[in-house]
Amino acid sequence: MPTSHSPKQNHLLAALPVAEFGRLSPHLELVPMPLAEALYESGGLLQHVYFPTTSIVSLLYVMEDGASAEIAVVGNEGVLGIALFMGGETTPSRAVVQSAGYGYRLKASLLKQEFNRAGPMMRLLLRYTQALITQMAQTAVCNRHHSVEQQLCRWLLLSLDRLTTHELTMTQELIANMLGVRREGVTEAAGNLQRAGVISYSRGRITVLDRRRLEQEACECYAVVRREFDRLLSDIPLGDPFQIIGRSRA
Amino acid sequence: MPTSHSPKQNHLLAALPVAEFGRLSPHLELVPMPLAEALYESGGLLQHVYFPTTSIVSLLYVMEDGASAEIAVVGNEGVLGIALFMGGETTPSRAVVQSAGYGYRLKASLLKQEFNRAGPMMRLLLRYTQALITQMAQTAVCNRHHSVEQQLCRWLLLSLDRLTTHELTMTQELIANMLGVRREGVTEAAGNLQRAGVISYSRGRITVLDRRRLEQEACECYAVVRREFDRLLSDIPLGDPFQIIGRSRA
DNA sequence: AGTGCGCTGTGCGGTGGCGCACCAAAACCA
DNA sequence: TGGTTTTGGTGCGCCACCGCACAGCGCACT
Repeated sequence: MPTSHSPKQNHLLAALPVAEFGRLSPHLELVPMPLAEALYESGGLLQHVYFPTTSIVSLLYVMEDGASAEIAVVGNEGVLGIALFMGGETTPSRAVVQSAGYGYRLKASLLKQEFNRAGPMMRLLLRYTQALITQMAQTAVCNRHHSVEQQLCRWLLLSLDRLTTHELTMTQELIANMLGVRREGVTEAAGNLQRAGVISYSRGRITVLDRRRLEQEACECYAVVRREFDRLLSDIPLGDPFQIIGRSRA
Repeated sequence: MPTSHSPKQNHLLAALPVAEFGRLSPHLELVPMPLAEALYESGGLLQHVYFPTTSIVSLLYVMEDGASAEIAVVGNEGVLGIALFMGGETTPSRAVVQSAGYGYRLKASLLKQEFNRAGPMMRLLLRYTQALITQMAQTAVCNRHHSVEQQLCRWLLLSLDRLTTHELTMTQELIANMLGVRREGVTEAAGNLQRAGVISYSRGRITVLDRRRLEQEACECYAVVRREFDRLLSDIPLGDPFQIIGRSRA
């Protein structure tokens, strides 16, 4: 159990105005999210939404033949269960914990209730959803055009952004499953990065030594996603609906 | 100019209750959508939303080196410009007319106004957005795992679903750009399908002869997307917010 | 009728990633 | 301490797709 834990460690919850946060916080339940736990199954009904704090969760689609591919990744910047407020109740993808940690969960009915007030919470969730859409779109592009090594860099960076350390606990086998490539492909790519002094790893423990270089090695996809998350989710104007055109940007 | 034209040819507009449709219809402007026109540029501000009736539009991302990849396709089942109501105002992707036709457009401010009533229009748009998300996710999966021929089948089916004919006007070069593959790859895949009697084509004119077979040749991705669109957008309950759990499904 | 251009067919070498098989070493455990 | 499991490293043949080059062929236009 971590020494201190607060819902505010999740950026979405932290961005809520006091009124909204006050309404929700009594119902936020801290839950451990162990490695490989499936929060949602493909097509399953969503009972809760999850706001990760120290964990990272992958959305992935598993094909009929068992092969899989990651659609997007969600950490303390976001929330799992967007299908609830989008109105679909369920999605064809699974949600699997990729990096163990904690998160807060909220009953589906309470989230929908808050969403239906059509206030700051709704606007916040929709903005996050748009950022997630960008991530998915860029995943599609990256899958089409970029090498395993570039994709590995992108993936490491996305994970890194959602952690406080420069170290991630993650076997190459698992990474391969996420990227939807062979384990050997990851071994080779990771080997290159290690020889270049960008990362170092051993038995499921990867340390990023040179983030700068990692960003250089990655394809443009990471930057696009990162920029879009920053644009949409930093300095969020949650006041009057849609009074956001022409706001200054840092 | 087509003989008769009605906003109801767009499924979203057709699904609106009378009150909402009445409010919007005076402001719907019929516009031609010629081949290769860009409705939105990457990062550009969105002035209108577009409800295609007889046209098909591709969302695609163009990379720094000029290579491109289709993210999703939008026709008479949907709408272009979701970033407007999601709160982002813009997206990193372009929107390019892939099949010439018509559509209705609506000023951005009016759409946002209607969306902010948090009524049926909002719920409808959000459900559509979820369906679109599924399409993007499945595009990512398909790009990762499936052959050019399978992807071509998926792509033809998605286009076919958005047209009234069994014929599409589309060069192999253009298809290649959408799929993000070589033109020669499309030539070969299309040649196979033609020899098998599934399609026939000549100089930018493709006729689907055997839709059944086309579906068999396609990967599961098409079915997943199709099922999700049907589930989310047919028999849409637009009454009380979120009273949709447990509704009967055909 | 002729000509030019846009669309399609084809061949060829190169290569990145796949599937498989196997090994080495670290970690775990009794 | 010795055996088992987990993780990572490597080699090899294969194949889909790539990039390039060039050749037919039909359509439109003058």
